[in-house]
Amino acid sequence: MARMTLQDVARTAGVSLATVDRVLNGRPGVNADTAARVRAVMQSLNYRPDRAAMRLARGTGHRFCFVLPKGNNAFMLALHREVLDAGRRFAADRVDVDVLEVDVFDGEVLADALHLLAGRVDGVATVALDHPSVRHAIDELTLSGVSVVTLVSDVPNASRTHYVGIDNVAAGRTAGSLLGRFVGGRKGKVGLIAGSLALRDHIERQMGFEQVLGRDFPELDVLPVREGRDEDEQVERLVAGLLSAHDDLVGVYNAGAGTGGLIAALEASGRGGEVVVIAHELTPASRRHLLRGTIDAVINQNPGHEVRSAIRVLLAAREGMPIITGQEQIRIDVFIRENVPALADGAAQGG
Amino acid sequence: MARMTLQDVARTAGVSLATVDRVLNGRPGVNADTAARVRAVMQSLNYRPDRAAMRLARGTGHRFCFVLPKGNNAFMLALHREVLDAGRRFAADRVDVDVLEVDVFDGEVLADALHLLAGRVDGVATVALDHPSVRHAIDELTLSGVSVVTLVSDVPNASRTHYVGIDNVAAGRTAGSLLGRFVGGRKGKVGLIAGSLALRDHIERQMGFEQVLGRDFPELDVLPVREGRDEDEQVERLVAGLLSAHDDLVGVYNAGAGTGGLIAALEASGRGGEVVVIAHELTPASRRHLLRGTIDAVINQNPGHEVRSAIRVLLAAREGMPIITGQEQIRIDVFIRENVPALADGAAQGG
DNA sequence: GTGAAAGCGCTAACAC
DNA sequence: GTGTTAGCGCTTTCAC
Repeated sequence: MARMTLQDVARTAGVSLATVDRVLNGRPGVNADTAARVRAVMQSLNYRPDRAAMRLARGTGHRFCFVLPKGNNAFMLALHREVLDAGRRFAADRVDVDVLEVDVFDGEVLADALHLLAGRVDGVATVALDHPSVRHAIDELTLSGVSVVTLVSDVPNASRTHYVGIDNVAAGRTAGSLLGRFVGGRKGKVGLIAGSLALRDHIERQMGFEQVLGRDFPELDVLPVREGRDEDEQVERLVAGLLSAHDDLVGVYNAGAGTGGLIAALEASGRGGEVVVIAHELTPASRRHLLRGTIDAVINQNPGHEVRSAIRVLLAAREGMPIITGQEQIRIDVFIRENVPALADGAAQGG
Repeated sequence: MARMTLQDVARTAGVSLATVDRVLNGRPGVNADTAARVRAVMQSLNYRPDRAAMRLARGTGHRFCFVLPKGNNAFMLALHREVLDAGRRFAADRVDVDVLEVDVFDGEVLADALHLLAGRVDGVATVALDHPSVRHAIDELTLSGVSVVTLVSDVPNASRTHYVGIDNVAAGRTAGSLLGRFVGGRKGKVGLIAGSLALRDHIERQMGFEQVLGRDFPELDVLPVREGRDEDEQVERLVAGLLSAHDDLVGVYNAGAGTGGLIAALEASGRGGEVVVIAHELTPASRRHLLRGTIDAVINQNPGHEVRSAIRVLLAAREGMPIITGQEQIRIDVFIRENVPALADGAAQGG
């Protein structure tokens, strides 16, 4: 049983190749009866389109652009690396991938950057601030025919095709539950650090975290959230403050970046052993401290998976193909010392 | 800057298409100097092969076969479903995927099945027993030009192209560490159930588990491993036995399937609240009990990811392409109540 | 409404 | 050693 081609369908349906193609791609200009007949033949011959032939004939490539935050946050750098890497791989499939670095914390700047992309690319993946101008820019991009996906942090009311990232409320809840259980029944205070309360992701993590601690661990007292601005120095200062103000501090959850500062403050205080630490994102630093025992658990989202997923989703949108829901669902990874993945040998890490 | 084609390379190098093709694919019959010149031109023109054109011209499809265990183990059924689903998707890329169900616990039967596949398919992915006949069958398949990957459970000394699955020792260690921490300092006995000690995966999990408990949780006593044969009834009987023999049972780790039986025994005893339960694989049943609190954590490997990874690895082997190491690394998922993924709407789940 | 025909970028015979 | 050429299965003008 060889593969059926459009030729086979055309021949058995008694029409020309062009007609079958029109039917296949839902283009107008075909008599309803003819179309029905052709469809029937496709069914009975079990015809499956050949993607390689389709791409070759269409000849059209895709230009995608990733809009990422400027700065040297380890996770964002990893995302950037993954984009470059994925770009290299997808080149063989005629997709060109670019990166644009902007200050995503400034809604107007981000919105301007997005506007500029209209007409220059076919798809955009952006780590976006949930801000009126940004929402508007996304809607306009979509209207102008560009496919848009949000990455890592969502903009729920914008007309994006898809959100590629984890459920951050659930991530916060996961952190809360692990912290509560790891504290092991002791009573005391728990510190909560976010990067910035401008991006949705950190707010959502905070919500989830407080929700679980309030519900399941009444013996723990969550201190008011502090903004660490994703910077080591700032986080270090905050944690040092918490440690000196509360000698019953039994846990700290860093919902943002800057975990290096958290560790530094803890080590300086000599109280590392008694404080349970939950952080986000597997970076060289967090990995090291996880193995060493300074960090108890890392909640992670896989940057490689996110980038490839964004590209696949954009491609599917462009080629009118369905996506594999399961494959595009980004999981909330929980890493403890025992299951940290081995360092991948190249730049790429994750699945 | 438009895409460069082989034509462009040929023209600027002053040779014919065929010569450039020979260089590109490392085929013999080209003067070393000519080859060098062609390669230089490719570089300078930044030539990137077009995969669609290549596939179309080669015209050759791929036939892959998944050899899976017979039976109604929920995880294996999920794997099976994922293979069918992936087969549907990959059809557009000219790959045909079949499933062969055999009794993998019988080395001779499995070896015979593998032998039969020689010449009939281009690639095989198998959940394999580590047994001399199986090892030999894999080696022969490889010699006959079939690409082979092991799936879920490895056969380390066979000439397989790749192992697609998790590090089971690490999975066992992860289970041990979580169980130990969740028990929260109480003293007592811990039950350990494996499915069968014939497949490597369960033995490896046992090793990892015992290693961590022995090292990090000396207050816990691991009882001798029992074989639950991956069946609910058998596991239920074993756990009921453990419960009645040890009233200081504080935890149970089921390294195999049959978790339904574990739960049943626990519920019948009325001691569910005091026993920490760690199980493997996210199934409808384990998911339900995780949410309900009967199971404390599930260690999971993503069947959808494993199947797609196996196909990608086999495809890469056939087409002489490199694989993305990070993407093909199967992670050890840790799921607690707070981060269980939402049920995917189709058959497919996982990324 | 429908069909004929010229490619898309590469591969593989076969000829020189 | 190297070049010519006829496709692979589809899309897309353009003609009828």
